[in-house]
Amino acid sequence: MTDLLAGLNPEQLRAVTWPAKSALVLAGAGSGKTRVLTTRIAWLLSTGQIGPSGILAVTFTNKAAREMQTRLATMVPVNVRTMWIGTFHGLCNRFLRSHYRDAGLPQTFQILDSADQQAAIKRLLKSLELSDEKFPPRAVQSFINGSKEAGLRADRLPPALNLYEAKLVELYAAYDAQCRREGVVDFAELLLRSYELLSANQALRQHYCSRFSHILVDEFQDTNRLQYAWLKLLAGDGGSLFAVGDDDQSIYAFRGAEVGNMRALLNDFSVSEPVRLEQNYRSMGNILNAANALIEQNDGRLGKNLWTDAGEGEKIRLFEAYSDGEEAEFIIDEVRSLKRDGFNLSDMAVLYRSNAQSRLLEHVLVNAQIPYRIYGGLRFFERQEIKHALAYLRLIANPEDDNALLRVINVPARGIGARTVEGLQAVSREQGVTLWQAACASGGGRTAAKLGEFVLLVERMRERGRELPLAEAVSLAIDDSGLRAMYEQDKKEGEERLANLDELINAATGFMPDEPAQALTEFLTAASLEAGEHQAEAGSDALQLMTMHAAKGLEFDAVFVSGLEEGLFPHENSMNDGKGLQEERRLMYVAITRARQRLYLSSAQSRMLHGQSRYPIRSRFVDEIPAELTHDLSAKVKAPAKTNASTSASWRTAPKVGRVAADNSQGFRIGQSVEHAKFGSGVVINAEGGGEDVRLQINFAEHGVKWLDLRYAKLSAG
DNA sequence: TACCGGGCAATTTTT
DNA sequence: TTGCCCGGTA
Repeated sequence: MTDLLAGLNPEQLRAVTWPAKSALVLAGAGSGKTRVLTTRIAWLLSTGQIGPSGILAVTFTNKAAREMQTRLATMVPVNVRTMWIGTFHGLCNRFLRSHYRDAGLPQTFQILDSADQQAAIKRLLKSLELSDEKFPPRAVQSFINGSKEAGLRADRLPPALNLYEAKLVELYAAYDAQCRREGVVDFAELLLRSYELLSANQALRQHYCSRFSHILVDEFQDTNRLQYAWLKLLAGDGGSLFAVGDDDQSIYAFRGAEVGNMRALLNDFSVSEPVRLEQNYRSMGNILNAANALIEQNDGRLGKNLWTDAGEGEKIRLFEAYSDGEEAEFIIDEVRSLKRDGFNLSDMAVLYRSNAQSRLLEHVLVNAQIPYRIYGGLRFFERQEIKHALAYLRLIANPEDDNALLRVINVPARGIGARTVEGLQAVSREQGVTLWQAACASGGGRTAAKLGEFVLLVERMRERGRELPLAEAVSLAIDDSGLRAMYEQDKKEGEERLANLDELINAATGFMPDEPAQALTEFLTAASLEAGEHQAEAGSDALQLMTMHAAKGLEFDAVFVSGLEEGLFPHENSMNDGKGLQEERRLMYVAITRARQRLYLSSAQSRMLHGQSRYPIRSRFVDEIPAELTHDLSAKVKAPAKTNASTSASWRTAPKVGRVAADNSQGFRIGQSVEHAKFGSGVVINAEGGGEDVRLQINFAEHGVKWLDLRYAKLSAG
């Protein structure tokens, strides 16, 4: 017990040993948040205040849940698998599986991931003969999810303001009906259904409320309305909620996160003051001071100041490049030099605001032969071949799953074309039956014969699959469906896809179901709820590339925050209202606080975006960092005063006036107006080279953007 | 059924 | 510039 609490700082200790009432722990970046959370659970258990079944611990990601479980297992001798530690969705799934009848769900209900949900919506639109021009599936999806996250069913929504909205509400109702028919639930539904069941069923609610006397929540600033309502319901009247979060790291408002839940908690659970964890164990002082100064610009904060006893450390390195290309080169040069100094590539990260920015970096990294790893992109269970195989498995579990049926009814091609499928859908619509039932009932004729073969195939797979161990059932689905044969034919990508399918069989082999009788359902659930790694192959030492969002929760010795330009970061879509801008600033705060020792902030004066050159000005976020904390590496040429043209627009058609283009640019400067004999008048927007060999990029009014070599071009000042 | 080309949009994302 | 989606054609 004393061991457990040893080494905690006073605030951590205060949080860990907080009495059995609600608390809000304001946990700064790198302040030992996970440690506090796990140690509190261990402390509650080992002091006998509560048994393992009395604790509910919620996270947002599977990774965080696993980490909590692993660390807890090293602290106290409990079976963490039996404890209710998991993601919101994982725990709601568990709850709904135990009470599927009360929840009005089939025992083997399947979970739709985002892509599945969108497919279901497209199908619905088609069946209602609504064009997806007028009702973009994405928009319908976000309307449905938004409503669910507000806790509202279609019949409870406020009256529609116009016909369009009324139609959306109708679609929402129809979508829910379709899901019910097919025995599937989407992500938001997991939460809403759990919430509704708990509020409607008093006995159940009382049971869980008295059982979970300690509810702990991680990343509380990311909770949405429904999640908060669910927590409140579970905590009950006298219940306690131990919430850990950081309002300054709230960067997910765009997907429904409500920072306001933090203040709401203080009020709703009568917490007088948050516990602040402000001592940082990650970064050097200059980095923290930069972060503190930056975030100070936001208002409405709960307030917190990070500090360290590790010392000031190095200054923050600024670099303003001529172009995005030069910025990339700079980063790569610095990476090389850090590597020479003994840093691992995997301890360095390049962060950017949007994924598109990785392309140029990749290009330059490939040329420089520096190994790198990008976070993002397709995850294992989202791959086409895996989704196909899973669709067959879903049909084994439940042939009424129209989504699954549609996905593979003609994969591999077996002569069931679009026309046949439309016929099936018409029958299904008219008679109110699922596609599977329609297929089973199809009469004579050639198409019916093909359908009959498919029905037979699925039935055979179901029969055999039922008796087999999971891994063999998976293998059977891949072989009997013809998927394996199909990919064996595929010269281009077949090999990799086959390897992935084998990996799926491996995953099934290693899968440990809680209830062996439900192995298949559990496996499919896990596949939906944990889409797998973000293709981050471990192993070799590689530079880490990722968006700033993806970097949350991670840390590196050296961090490059790139593309610090108005319009890009803060992003032009977010910089027009105060709320958006403040969230961007929090994102900058997150990015800065990823660095342990060294932090680079880089920007470019020209950048290729959407196939067009832009000439942005440096991000305001750079200027919000006190100059005494920084060291400008780009100050080779003294920057002139800014023109007043830069005050309104975030980017202009011409860069800052006056910067000397190159050493011997014959007096031409970026921003200067020039005349060309053939192209007419233009503005110098970029320069390259030096000495004799100088090239200028010029934006001509009549002839567009051109590179000109000063040795040949006849250019004069305009 | 499969491929080509035009049109068009283009943050951030876990479950 | 890239990548996706749709419609037209072989």
